[in-house]
Amino acid sequence: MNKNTAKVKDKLSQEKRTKQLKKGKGYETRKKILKAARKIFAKHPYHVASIRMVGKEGGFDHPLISYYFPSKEKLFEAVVVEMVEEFDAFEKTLYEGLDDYSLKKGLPIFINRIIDFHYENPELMRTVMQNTAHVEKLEDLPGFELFIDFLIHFMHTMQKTLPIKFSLDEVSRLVYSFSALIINYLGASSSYATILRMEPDSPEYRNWVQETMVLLFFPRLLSIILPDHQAAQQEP
Amino acid sequence: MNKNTAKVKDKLSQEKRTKQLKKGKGYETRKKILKAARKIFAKHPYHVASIRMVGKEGGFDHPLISYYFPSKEKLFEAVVVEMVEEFDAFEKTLYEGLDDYSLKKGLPIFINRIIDFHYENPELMRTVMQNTAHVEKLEDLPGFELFIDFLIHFMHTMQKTLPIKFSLDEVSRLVYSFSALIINYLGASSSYATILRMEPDSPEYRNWVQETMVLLFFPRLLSIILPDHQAAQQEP
DNA sequence: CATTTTTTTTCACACCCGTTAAAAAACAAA
DNA sequence: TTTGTTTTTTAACGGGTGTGAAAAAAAATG
Repeated sequence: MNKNTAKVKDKLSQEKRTKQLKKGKGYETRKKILKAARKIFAKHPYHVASIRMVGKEGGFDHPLISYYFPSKEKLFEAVVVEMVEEFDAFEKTLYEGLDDYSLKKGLPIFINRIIDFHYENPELMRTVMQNTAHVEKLEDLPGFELFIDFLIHFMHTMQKTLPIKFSLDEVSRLVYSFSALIINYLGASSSYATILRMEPDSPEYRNWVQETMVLLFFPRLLSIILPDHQAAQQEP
Repeated sequence: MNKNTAKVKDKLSQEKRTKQLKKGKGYETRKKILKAARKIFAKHPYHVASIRMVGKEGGFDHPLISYYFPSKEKLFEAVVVEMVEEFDAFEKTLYEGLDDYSLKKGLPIFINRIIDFHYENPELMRTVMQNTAHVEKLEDLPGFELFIDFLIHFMHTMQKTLPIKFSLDEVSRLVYSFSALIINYLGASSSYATILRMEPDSPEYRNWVQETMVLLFFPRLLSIILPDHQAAQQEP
């Protein structure tokens, strides 16, 4: 009975620790844990990443995590939520001023903004890539719906913002493939760059990604935005 | 001394077991192990897949694996080698008769052959996708060079076979992106199909992949194969 | 300063991992 | 059938996993 009440009290205070932010020291170490966790989850698939790795990465003992997060699952979800929120903030500036440019000039700028974001916040796309290959039992990856929501939101915004005239079906295919490809090239850069014999963080590889995305998507976007056969000659 | 000789003798006979095929019963169970292992490695990243899972999948006790494969690492490599060999065999028929078609007709056929192969042998691309997100320490994934070799070989053959007139740099970017995208759509179909609200194995999704790949790569390939601005009007 | 509360560490638990050795079973040869 | 060999199972090892309880340390409150 006594123990039971204590447990309930503990759970409540942990919930407060999780949600009621900025409460002196506890808030700081919560941030510290999240910082270490996001590095680990970006480097390993969910079931490979471990609580102990996170502790080692952040320089604290691993049971400390239990004091702030009730489970590995909840920690992962908190990390993903944080990363997606950062992306959402970035997304508000992603399309700024693009209307002033032609597609030929605007598309490279658009792509470069995404690349820049990634190299400042590499963990989101890496974590997505670490966990995109699940077969059967999708539910056994804790934050999976969060990833799905992120991707759907990203693609939907892109689709909405493109100055499309018609043919909605083609647009969704393009947006979908655009998203998939750039998340691959950025989030799994170490694999893709290896094949190209480049360094994943080199300007050379960044440039390769940018030019390749433009090469691939420019003509199709053009043909969708502009009516029919004018496509080839337009947009100086 | 006695023990030592026995050990050496054992190692030798295991090597024979591994290489000298078709020796009655042993050969059959080796196949049985590989069959179970490829299912497991297609479903989980290397460090999540376990020897015990393989045993459970195949209906035998897990130490039996040690009798045929000296380590998890070697088992994985054997699985990958087997899968790549199957693909190489398929690749010999992949380009057959494509010369007779225009790009507009040939490209969909080409893509469909790859899709058909995947749904008959789903493990290769799934296993690739399970392990493409490594950050740092690429060497800690046992068969990584095998994957790289597979991809380089696949892309190189494609590039060699395309009737390209000029602009080699653009071709390599296209081939590279083509490979990356189709391996993603097929090897991680459960994730991608989920976003599209389709079933990964449905004809609907297969069709979506085929049409999307054509939509994306047809115009660019056309503009590369044919000189310049004729592209838009050509190929009836 | 003394006491209480919050935060962190130490310890322990039950479970899964890859691998090895020994026992058991299945099979082959005599 | 008895012997010898190959194949499979059982048992055990050292180590890693997430999580919970208890002990210790640090901070806050009186």
